[in-house]
Amino acid sequence: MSSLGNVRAIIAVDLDYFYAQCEEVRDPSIKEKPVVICVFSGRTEDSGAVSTSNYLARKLGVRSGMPIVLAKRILKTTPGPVFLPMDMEYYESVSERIMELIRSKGDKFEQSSIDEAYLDVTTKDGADFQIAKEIGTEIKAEILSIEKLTCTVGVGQNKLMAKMAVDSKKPDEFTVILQGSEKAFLAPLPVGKLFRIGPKTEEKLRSIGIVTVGELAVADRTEISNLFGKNLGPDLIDWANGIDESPVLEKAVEQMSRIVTLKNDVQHFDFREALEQMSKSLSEKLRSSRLACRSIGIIAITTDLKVKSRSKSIAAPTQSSDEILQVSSGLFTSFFEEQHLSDSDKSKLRRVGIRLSELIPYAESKTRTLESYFK
DNA sequence: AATACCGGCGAGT
DNA sequence: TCATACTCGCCGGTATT
Repeated sequence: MSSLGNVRAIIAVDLDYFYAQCEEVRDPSIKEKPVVICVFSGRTEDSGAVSTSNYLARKLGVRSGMPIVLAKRILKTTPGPVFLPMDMEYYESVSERIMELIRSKGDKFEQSSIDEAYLDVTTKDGADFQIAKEIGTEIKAEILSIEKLTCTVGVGQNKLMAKMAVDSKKPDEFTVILQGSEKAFLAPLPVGKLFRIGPKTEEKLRSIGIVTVGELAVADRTEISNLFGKNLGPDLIDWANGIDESPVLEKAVEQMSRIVTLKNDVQHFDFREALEQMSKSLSEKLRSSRLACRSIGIIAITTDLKVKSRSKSIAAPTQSSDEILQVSSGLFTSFFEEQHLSDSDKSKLRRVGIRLSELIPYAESKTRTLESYFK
């Protein structure tokens, strides 16, 4: 064991504008045009949101989460914009192959999203960033030659720094943050650029006079803890100092959910068909992942886009679509009763969904009946 | 007093 | 006006033991 046994070399890989780039690979003729990947909600012709877009579209002002209608308005004057519906099955199949490729380059691997992964390439001799660079270069080259996709790679001494390296320069880039240069790299950044600090946290920090990561790094621990809690507070300060001990580790799936936008906002439970669909889909996903759930919940998004949820634990773990449907229907029924009781809460529901949690490995019985097979 | 459960919130892709 | 579909993680309140 090296005396620097706690020093690591971590690689982060981020596939560039992933869904849109997948579409460019499928149809290279769209490469020179703005490409916008859309989630059409089905309410009206173009209702829905932009999932992602290629860099040409971004340069013209298209952003993730933007209403499709707005993206169309922005691109109205530019020639040949391409609006495509999201095709998750296709992106997932591409992602699976690439993740296998990355996984094969090291023994500690963690996929953090459909298009991002970490690799711990620390050896018994310690954290050699030269080796990390070589492995990163190989990964970039192989993804390009095999899948025709570019990616951005970052190297750092922990996951946070590798991720910050990736985020510092995209697309098709390779950034290394050397050991010892973490604080200098982070300090001048606005706090909002630090991974896991979003608009709300940024605003809270600004309210106590903290604007840069460097200021957060030396902030008063007690004051930060009082504001963000005794766990999150210290974490924030650690992150601002480039400290992140979290291991590169494949995590078990903890939850799965389905959600849909309703054709019209509703005040009553009249979307049983949608629930049936989602129950079936979730049941299938449970079975294919050899999991069962011990908690079933509902998600309700109101007209004013507030998220509400209800959930309940069930006696025995289940994979049954019928049981998921029964429980979620029950939760929605009581949810509407609550809403109608609570005097003038006239809020309607815009989107509804089901969430399964407390997932546990579940070996499906081989002696199951023919009937249960189809549930 | 510790742990479990629940609902809200925040962040990210 | 125009606001997707997911996943993960933390927080505080309350119930349970």
